[in-house]
Amino acid sequence: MDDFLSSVDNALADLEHDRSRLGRSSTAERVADILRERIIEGFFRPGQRLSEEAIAEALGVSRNTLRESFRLLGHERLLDHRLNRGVFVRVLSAEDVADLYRVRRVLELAAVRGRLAGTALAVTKEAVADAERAASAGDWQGVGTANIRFHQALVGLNGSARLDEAMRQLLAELRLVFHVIKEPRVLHEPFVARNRRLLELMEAGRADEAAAYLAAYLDDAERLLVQAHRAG
Amino acid sequence: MDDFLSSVDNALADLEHDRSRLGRSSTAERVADILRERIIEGFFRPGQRLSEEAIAEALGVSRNTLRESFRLLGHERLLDHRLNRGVFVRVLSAEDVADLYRVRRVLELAAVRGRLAGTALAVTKEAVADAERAASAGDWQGVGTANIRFHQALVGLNGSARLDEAMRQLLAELRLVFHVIKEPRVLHEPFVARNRRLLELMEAGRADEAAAYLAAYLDDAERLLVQAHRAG
DNA sequence: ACGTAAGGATCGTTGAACAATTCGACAAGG
DNA sequence: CCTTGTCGAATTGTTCAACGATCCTTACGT
Repeated sequence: MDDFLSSVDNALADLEHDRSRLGRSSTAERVADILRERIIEGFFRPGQRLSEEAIAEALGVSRNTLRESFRLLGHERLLDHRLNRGVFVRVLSAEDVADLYRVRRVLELAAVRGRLAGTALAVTKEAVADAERAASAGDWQGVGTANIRFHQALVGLNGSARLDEAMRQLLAELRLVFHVIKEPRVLHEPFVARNRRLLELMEAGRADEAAAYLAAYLDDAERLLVQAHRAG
Repeated sequence: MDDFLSSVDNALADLEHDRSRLGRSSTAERVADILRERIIEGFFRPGQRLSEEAIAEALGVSRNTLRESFRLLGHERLLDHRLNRGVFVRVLSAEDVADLYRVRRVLELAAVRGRLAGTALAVTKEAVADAERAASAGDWQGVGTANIRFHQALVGLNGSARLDEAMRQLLAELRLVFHVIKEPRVLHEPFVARNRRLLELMEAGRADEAAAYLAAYLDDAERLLVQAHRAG
């Protein structure tokens, strides 16, 4: 009897994981999802103004609903809301890039330094493999995506939902800069091998070396990005 | 002539600093400010439902504008927006508290470990002094506020605007838990002396010791908070 | 105890309207 | 030619009223 009850309890506990999916989304949220995707895929260019009237009509929603979506994306720093002037796709300054990398250093180094459970690295490992696969196929867009997944997984090692969310937003912001740049290859290729090396250090439990390696990694990435940012 | 022109240029350059102040806030943002204040001061209790109609009328704004404000606060995790049910003041679970402390460990330890410029600790120092003053006056509410300022200043050492903002939000969330608790004294008093000690270690440049000390500090704080959270 | 039906309350979304603000154009003046 | 004042079109900010959709409660019947 107790066995039966506790197995029911376990099943119920499992169900709670799906609870997040249960809360369907409102129209405003769905619109925000669409716009977010368009922005990070580069369809809307940084600096571009998004007309309330035009987009509301194009998506078939009212201006009020669209404005709610704008607020959401504004809070994610993907849109810049200027009073009485409208919303613009965010344009990142060099200072923004520097700040984003300051955050990355804090979040990613903390993850690498933390105690690493054996299986926790699985997602990380997979992302590295994906990047290598895409690189040998010459799919630099795919390499970029895999690299992003790698760093997202890295932060995931901290085990914090809030840090995961913060990293997600941060990477979305960074893509804003990626799209300003012409050559995707120079931006992503050099880091495939370094991701692999970093992973190896972590798997070997050499946390301090991994941290130092990642720090240098991030310094280089920032430098490269700022440089390309100036040029673009 | 050149002198004159360049002095004009300098004056114009100075003006740009004030540009941030120029962007006044919209009604929705001002409403969000009011509600945020009410929430973190405990006027609205965790779990309480905020009626659109009632609040819109009370503040003299339309439901649409109020909804924009709700979206803002929802994104800050102060409000819980449930579809078709309305918005509720966020209720933090034990898991939420644990997650918040995971984030604190990452943000604050990174700050303590970082290279510390001499004058950077000024704000931190002041917050500790304020806490001590409030403590000897028996103003436990004031002690709590000063402690919060201390940790905000700590994260500020990272030099990142985004981390500052994240910490601001995090502390606002934490206040949600504080208000559930009856005894403010037991929550804040034990940490006044520890703040002082931590500050001394940092001033002495003993970064590693400071980090270890802060780690233990945060462990204790989390334990205390979770414990009080269960009781309350 | 359980499923269901009805009703009221509240939210979600729309469409229209008007005020407030911005921006570009263009004329007047030094 | 450059600066300044003014006007008007275009867009945003905000309100309002309305209606359908959804949830919660209550009551009812099996």
